[in-house]
Amino acid sequence: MSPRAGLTTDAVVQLAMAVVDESGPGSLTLAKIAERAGVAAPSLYKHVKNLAELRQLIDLRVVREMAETLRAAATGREGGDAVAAVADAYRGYLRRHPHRTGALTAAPDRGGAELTAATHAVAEVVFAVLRPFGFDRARAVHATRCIRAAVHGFAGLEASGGFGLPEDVDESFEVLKKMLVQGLTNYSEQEKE
Amino acid sequence: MSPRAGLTTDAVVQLAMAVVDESGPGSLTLAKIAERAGVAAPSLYKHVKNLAELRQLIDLRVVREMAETLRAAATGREGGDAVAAVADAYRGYLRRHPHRTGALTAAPDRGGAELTAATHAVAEVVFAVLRPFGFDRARAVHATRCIRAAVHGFAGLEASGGFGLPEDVDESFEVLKKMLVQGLTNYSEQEKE
DNA sequence: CGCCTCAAGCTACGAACATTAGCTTTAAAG
DNA sequence: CTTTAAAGCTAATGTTCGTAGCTTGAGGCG
Repeated sequence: MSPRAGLTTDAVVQLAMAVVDESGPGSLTLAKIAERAGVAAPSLYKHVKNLAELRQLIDLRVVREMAETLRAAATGREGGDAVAAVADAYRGYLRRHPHRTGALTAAPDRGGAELTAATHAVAEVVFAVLRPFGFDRARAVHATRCIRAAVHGFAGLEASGGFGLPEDVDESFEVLKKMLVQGLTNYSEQEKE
Repeated sequence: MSPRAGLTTDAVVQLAMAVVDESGPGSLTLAKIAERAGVAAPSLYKHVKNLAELRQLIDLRVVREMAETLRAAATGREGGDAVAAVADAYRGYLRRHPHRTGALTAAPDRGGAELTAATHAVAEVVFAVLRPFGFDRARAVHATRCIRAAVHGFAGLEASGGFGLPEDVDESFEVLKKMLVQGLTNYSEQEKE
């Protein structure tokens, strides 16, 4: 099926993600990937258009993985419980892969329809989790944005070492989750007015 | 005082920030700065140790500016009002300078004592704003983290074009602020238990 | 007024990287 | 066994960071 080393686009992306995980997206270089793949640098262009596209492929993969992770965390739970579980899953993913934070803020429009779809899939999970709260569409959108902002913000700051003080970060996150759940409950009660 | 063109470290940083603001931190290049300064690229090394240091100087400046912005927004307000004003100021700054988001997640330890101090100054503002809530130290830290996470997360996602749907982003932010203020109030009431 | 010093700037150079062009090989299809 | 297209290679170009060492001009001092 393929001559010689049997490299594929997927394999290249996988190697690239390993590099990112080890030393950050700024250190991603085709030369490094080529070395790991046991191949000369220009050969990579047979599997990837250029470095920019490779970055997009990484972003896509990360967003997809995140959607799957969140979906798994949400299934079988409802309401505040589900919100907390999704929040924990989001933070957990970024704790396991701190250097992937940037991939999750990739503009959904740039990066092709697939990235848009994957981003949508993430939002879908949150939307579904929010159903028991009974929001109308507009409110569901606002609520989703708040959840995403708070959780992504927290996980991102944690991932980049932004929390310098010695106080327990887990507890901070517990506080955040409680605020969120309570805020959502409250927001859903205002709905009827 | 100085021969020829009279470049200074400050001027270099200023030019660099203009480049970042125009086309993002990824496109920052010493060559581009040199061109704007009307100088050959190597000359920049007389004012800046290297590109990495220049990036740190940019980060430092951004964090300092943010601290000042927040301080200005907070003065003369108290409680929930002050929290909302600080949140608006934070978001406003990042709306005016979308490409500076990354500078605000710079790890406070890397980047020297000055960055640490500047980061501290930002936290100080939030701390001060939180005083009327009457938190003990640990709770104040947790609350500060929550505010920062939520507001920074929201502003960062907005800056990177992360909110695709057509619903009004301003209204989403209003919701977030309300959740935050209410959550803080609630958190301060739990204090006595 | 003329000279000295030194920091600001310059040219030349080397290393790392992205990317293109064009050749070679090998695995699979017939 | 032959063909063929994809996978890989070498060579080469352009960009950029960074270093080394030279040149010059502005301000201080005799």
